[in-house]
Amino acid sequence: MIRVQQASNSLPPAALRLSRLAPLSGEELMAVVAAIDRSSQTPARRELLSEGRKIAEPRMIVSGWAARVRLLADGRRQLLSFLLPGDLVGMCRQPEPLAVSTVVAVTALTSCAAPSAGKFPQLADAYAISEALEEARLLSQIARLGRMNAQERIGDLLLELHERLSLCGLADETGFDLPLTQELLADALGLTSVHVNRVVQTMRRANDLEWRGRRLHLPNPAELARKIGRAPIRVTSASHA
Amino acid sequence: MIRVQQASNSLPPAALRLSRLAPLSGEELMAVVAAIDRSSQTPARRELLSEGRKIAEPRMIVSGWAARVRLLADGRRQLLSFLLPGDLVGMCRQPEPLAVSTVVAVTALTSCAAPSAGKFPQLADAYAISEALEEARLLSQIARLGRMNAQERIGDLLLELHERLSLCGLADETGFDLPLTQELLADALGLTSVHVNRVVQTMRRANDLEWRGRRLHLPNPAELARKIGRAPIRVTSASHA
DNA sequence: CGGCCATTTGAAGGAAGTCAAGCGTAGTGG
DNA sequence: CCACTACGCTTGACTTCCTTCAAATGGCCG
Repeated sequence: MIRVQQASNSLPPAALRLSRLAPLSGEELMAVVAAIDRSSQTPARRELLSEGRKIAEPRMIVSGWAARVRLLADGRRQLLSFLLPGDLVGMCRQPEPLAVSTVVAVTALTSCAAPSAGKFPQLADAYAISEALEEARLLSQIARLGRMNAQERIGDLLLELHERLSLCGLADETGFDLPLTQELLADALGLTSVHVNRVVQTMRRANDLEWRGRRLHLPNPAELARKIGRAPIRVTSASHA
Repeated sequence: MIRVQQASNSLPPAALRLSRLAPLSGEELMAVVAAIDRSSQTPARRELLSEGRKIAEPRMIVSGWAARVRLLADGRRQLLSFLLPGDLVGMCRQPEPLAVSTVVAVTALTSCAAPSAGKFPQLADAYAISEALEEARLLSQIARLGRMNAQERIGDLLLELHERLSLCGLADETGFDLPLTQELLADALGLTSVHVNRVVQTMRRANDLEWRGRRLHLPNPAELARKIGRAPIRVTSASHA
């Protein structure tokens, strides 16, 4: 047991996340780690996928943040979701798939070809669970934008990011590295950066969060979750997920 | 050619839609029609799926409208998407799947077990394309709620519904049967029914739409789409979709 | 030091929400 | 057949949340 945890802790975040979604065999884990070893780099702001264009190959985020984006005709921008280490980009089952959204690197990014799950049943499960989680997050995003006020939106999204980063070992109990500007956060939450700024300051004064530079500190995530009425996401009844 | 169209026109809407997503073989079409023949009824307002509970079996809407719903802790309600004839409910690939959202019947509903695509490659394609379209619509819904004003939201959603119903033969060039109250529309659009009412009236005065009882009439869908900057959704480069 | 970018602050305006009442219509039951 | 009810639509007055525009501040890096 102890040895397993030590092994887990030495895994790259993306592999750690997959193995937590579905327990991977040694062989599968090796395939994942091998894929990660053949990663490539993408500078910040570069597009990984372009809406309406063909998808070349499914990839996995290894490190850094990306975001799915929609642009309206007049330039308004909406971030649809954030993609974190272990998340998949461009996974589709239909023939000749077109990207349904642009994907851009938010930070400098490392990504790799998503290892094929053809011969790996547990990995296929992990992919399926990962996709179900992504869908659940899109639904949460809809409820967030449709029915929450600015303070709830900000708290809810930060808690979601905290949960997700915890799953790949990139967050501690009370905080994580948040490489976003207030403007990007506003574009994700359907707000203006000016209003995000004001509300964040209110939340700072209420001691709901500290956020200086790239470090976000949540003094009491459970209390914040209670305050804004957030429930975590589940997509399987299996205990490990 | 004429005979094919006649055959298409005699198909039930749900089967027509699937066959338009991917051209089904005669055998596949028969399996779909057979499944539709074993439909069951659900009264309006009844839940088909309950968030967080196990999914029994993937089903397909045969007739009537359903909606995916999220409820916030304090009773606020957000409709996530509408499910129309030919749409799938509870399609998942992971083991022990839990519903990520409640699904309720908006109208009295007919649904059937989704025919297994195991031996039917074209049907599997149709399912894959259907899921990709559903994801694309969720993304559109996010952009709608995040970055559009009330008038754009209403117009955009009505145009989406028009396109979708056209695909299963349930709309004509300039309108369709809209079995929603202004309150339901408001819950889908992140607005209040009072505000939906006011905006619908200004749109009526601008001759953007007529809506009396259950009949929605769009005098000029293309012009409305241009006015609000809407582009239709595509997920394959194949010409038939 | 200077330039750039993100954050912060202020003042004013507008889009949408809230509360409450009135209206129309379809269905129901005496 | 007509009151009675229920539900959805409509309207008005007022409030709130968020945006807009503009300018100032602060940190970081060349």
